[in-house]
Amino acid sequence: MPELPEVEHLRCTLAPRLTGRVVRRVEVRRRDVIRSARNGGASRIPLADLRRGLLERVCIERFVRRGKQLVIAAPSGAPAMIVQLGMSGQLIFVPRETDPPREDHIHITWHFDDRVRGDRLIFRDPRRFGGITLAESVAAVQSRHWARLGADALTIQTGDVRSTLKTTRRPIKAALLDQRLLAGVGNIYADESLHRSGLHPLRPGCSLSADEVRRLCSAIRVTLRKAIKAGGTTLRDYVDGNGRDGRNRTDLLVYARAGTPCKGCGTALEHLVVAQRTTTFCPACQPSTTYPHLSKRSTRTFGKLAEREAQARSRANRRTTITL
DNA sequence: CCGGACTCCTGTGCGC
DNA sequence: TGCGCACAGGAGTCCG
Repeated sequence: MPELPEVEHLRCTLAPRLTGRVVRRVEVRRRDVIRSARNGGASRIPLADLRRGLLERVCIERFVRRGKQLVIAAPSGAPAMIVQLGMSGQLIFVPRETDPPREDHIHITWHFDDRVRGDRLIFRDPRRFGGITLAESVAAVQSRHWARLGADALTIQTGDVRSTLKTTRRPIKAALLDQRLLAGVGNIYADESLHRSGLHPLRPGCSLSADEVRRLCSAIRVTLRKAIKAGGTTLRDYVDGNGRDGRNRTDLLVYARAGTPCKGCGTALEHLVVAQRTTTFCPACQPSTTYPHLSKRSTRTFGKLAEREAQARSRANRRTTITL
């Protein structure tokens, strides 16, 4: 599922191909994947505004990413569009005289030549959790749309995370998935980062020591950088701007590996359900019971943790039992 | 205010 | 072989 590394790699593969190119024509097959800041809905945007918002007759100049969101924009003052890939979204550059890898679920096509099979960019999204939001400018995106997003996870500093975690009792896994606290981490890299930092996913955010927050931040940055270097993680749908799969899947430490041995210690990986997300971790490398740094005041939190773990485990087991 | 639950959607893989 | 169902999850919304 596209998270920060996938979107960053997508940006890097699209920018050299599209920067400086003029969109000749936009073809919209499904209007409901387009959202507008002005009316929220978007199905009622006048067609002319829609085409303008999608950069028709405009030169593409900038690719800006924050968290999992990618902005494709014209020179300053002109429109900008925010692309969100959701679960299964793809942006693929299709060179002239070639066909897209698949023809189904293509919702929008940007044509860069007048000919039908010229250079083009397609937005494909079978599950339609993704979409495109129209904005007036990059400045408007940054001041309005991104105002509620947390710091970009690739460059987070310990201080950013410490201040946001300090006040929350939510499980650390749930907090990492909240884009208002930290932008860019999704289910895959949350699990990977927690394993890399040796933290149990159900630990309350406020129970982390300063040193643990430091470890977590470092783990997030390392995890994301390695994934970007590998071109992202492809589980099923993700492809980059050239239609290529990411190569990070074989490097995953825990995600989608429940029941198999931990690459660090050999213990069988376990799974829980946290914040409605399957969560895989190593019970040995990410212990839930030993918190030497905690004061007596925090022991109440421990009781809560044990209770939560029992609930999360029963939720996971229920899932398993049903499928068996 | 906070945190958890629910919702949208479709391809895949499983059991029967 | 085919039907039906559970499952995957980003992000907005709703509710206790």
